[in-house]
Parts: sequence; structure tokens; C-alpha cells
Amino acid sequence: MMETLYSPQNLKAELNAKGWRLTPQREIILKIFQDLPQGNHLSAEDLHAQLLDLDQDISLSTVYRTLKLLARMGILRQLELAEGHKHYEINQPYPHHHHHLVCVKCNKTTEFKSTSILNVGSKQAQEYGYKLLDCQLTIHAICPECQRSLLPGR
Amino acid sequence: MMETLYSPQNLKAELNAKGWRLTPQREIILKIFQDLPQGNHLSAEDLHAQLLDLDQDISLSTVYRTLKLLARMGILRQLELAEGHKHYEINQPYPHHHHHLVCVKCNKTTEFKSTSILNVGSKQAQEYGYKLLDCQLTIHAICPECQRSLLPGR
DNA sequence: TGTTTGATTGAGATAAATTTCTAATAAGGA
DNA sequence: TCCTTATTAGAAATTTATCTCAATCAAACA
Repeated sequence: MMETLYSPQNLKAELNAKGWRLTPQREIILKIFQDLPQGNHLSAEDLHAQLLDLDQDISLSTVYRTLKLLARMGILRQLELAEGHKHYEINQPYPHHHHHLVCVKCNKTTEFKSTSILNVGSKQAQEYGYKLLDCQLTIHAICPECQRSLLPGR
Repeated sequence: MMETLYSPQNLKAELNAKGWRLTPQREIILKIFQDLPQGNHLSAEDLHAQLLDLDQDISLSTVYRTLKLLARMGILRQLELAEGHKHYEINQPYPHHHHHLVCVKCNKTTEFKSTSILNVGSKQAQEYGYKLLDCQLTIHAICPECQRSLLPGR
């Protein structure tokens, strides 16, 4: 949460400190997320497809394992938007830290920032003695377009 | 989000307004959530089991459909904690509205309240012209006990 | 640098969660 | 009361994620 950017060396050091290892797979996956344009996020399937495009033949199980690991380390954040599966993005610190406004009908997602939320989150974690990994406000709502249509949505 | 409590009549009116119907299944499921002690939340399986206990033989697919519907209406909120499946609870307005602090290793969940978050959420939704259904801050963190153990967790 | 240890990987099997399909039923408007 | 069509049950199918296990290879150390 508080790190700015992970170099492969940073990642290696942090993994090794816990008895884990830096593998080419982990390094590539981290790089893909770091190169992702702001506001983009990937599902496990998305990431796997993107890896294949780059001729990086990393198995789907490794993709899932790595996403989970990087999220546990606080390097990625796991997003629960309305798509029915998890998405991931780099967990950037203030002032890039942001939240999501999601239309539950069409899944349109808008980012927004709020320093007060980050403050609330940090304070809560601290109060209970937790080590903060990520805090995200997710607003479920219906966008103007979908309010007009009476269809039940997807 | 802004309603206090749904009577069967309220529910019927709101459903009918959209061309939908009030069925005994929907009414019973809503009642179960309304009777649930504060802080409790149910997965689809939990709810199905609880219905069987009450000799209410509602199929699992109807359970899933109804949960989705009630969440879309803003009557239930869908919680994405760390258990690997969705949980649901009544979406209560201020001052009962609350948020969750979750340990990503042991899944322990703690509730907390914050009026400022609800304010941020309402303001954001309004700004973009969205109709607010729910806003929830989820804090992912590692609890004191799990910080002590170096095991990778579940 | 070579050796050792055990973390990690790939591939497929498996599990868990959720959705879809279809015929039968029943809610609500006319 | 009748008619239309949303809804249901139950099963099958799909989607999402995890597990198994032999082979591999990263890191520590001699």
C-alpha cells in the first residue's frame, strides 16, 4: 500500500524475506500490470490471454496463483466490480489511490479519488492492529442511461 | 438505500411498477433477511439451508435469482468478503449502514461505521447522475494473529 | 562453481459457485 | 374469470477457481 513501484529487485527481496522465490512468471505478470494504462484492470482470463499474445506461455493455474500471491502481498488490489469475477490492478498509493462507481446493470465503471476514505481506512486498520493492504470504496448504483431503460439488465 | 423497511406491500408495489411479481418465495426470502440479527449475512447456500429448516422448499436456482434481484433493487447488499463466495445482508440506511474490515488470511470480518463514507458515496453518485444502491468500504488487511504466523494462509 | 533443498510450475482433474434451459405453474391486469 | 407472461423447480451446463503431482529450477550454501 505504501510502496511506490516495485522493481524486480524489490519484488525479489520481499519474496525472499518470506522464503519465497522470484520466478520469470511472477516478474512478467508484475510487469504487465505496471505497464497497464491507468484505469485498466484485468481478470485472470484477461491476463492469461494477454500473456499468450506476448508469447509468454504461462499456465492458467500459475496465473491464478500469482494473482492471489501479489494481492496478498499488497502489490495488486483485488477489485470486486459487477462483472461476476475478480479483476486486478496495481495497488497504487496516494495520490493515485482511487475507488469505483459501478453501474450494476451495464457494468460501466468510473474511478474517483478521495483522501478522506483512505484516512478512514488507515485509521480503522490501525485501531484494530491490522496491517493495511488495501481499502476500496465500491459504489453500486444505476447509471443515467440504465435508469431510463426498464429492462432488467444482464 | 434510503428506505427503512420493506413490508410485503412495499415490495409488491415496487416489483409491480416494473412489471414484475411478488411471489411467496420472494416474500419469504426478504423476511428471512429482515429477521436476521444485525451483523449476520448469508450466502446463497446458507439461505437455502435456512429455508429448508423452515420447511420452505425453495429451489437453489430461485434462491440465486432472488438474491440477485433484491440486490439489483437495492434491498439487499452484496458483500464481497474473502470467503470465495458472495454474502448478502439487508441494506440498511444510516445510522445502521456499515462497512467491513477483512483479514485476507483468516477471513475474520469486523464491521465498522462511518458517516463520512456514506457522504462521499452519495455525493459521487449524485455528481454523475447515478441512482445510489449501496456503497461499501472494504478494507483488506492482515489481522494481528495472522501477522505473527509466517504461513502463507488459505 | 557444484550440490542440495524445497518452492514453483504446467497440465489436467476436480471442486465450488452460479447460470441456463424447459415445461409447468401462477401472479396480476383486463 | 380469463389471458398473458413472469416465475418456478429441477437438472444440466457453464464459469470460475483450486488442487494434484511429477518435473523443474531458484536460492542457499558448501
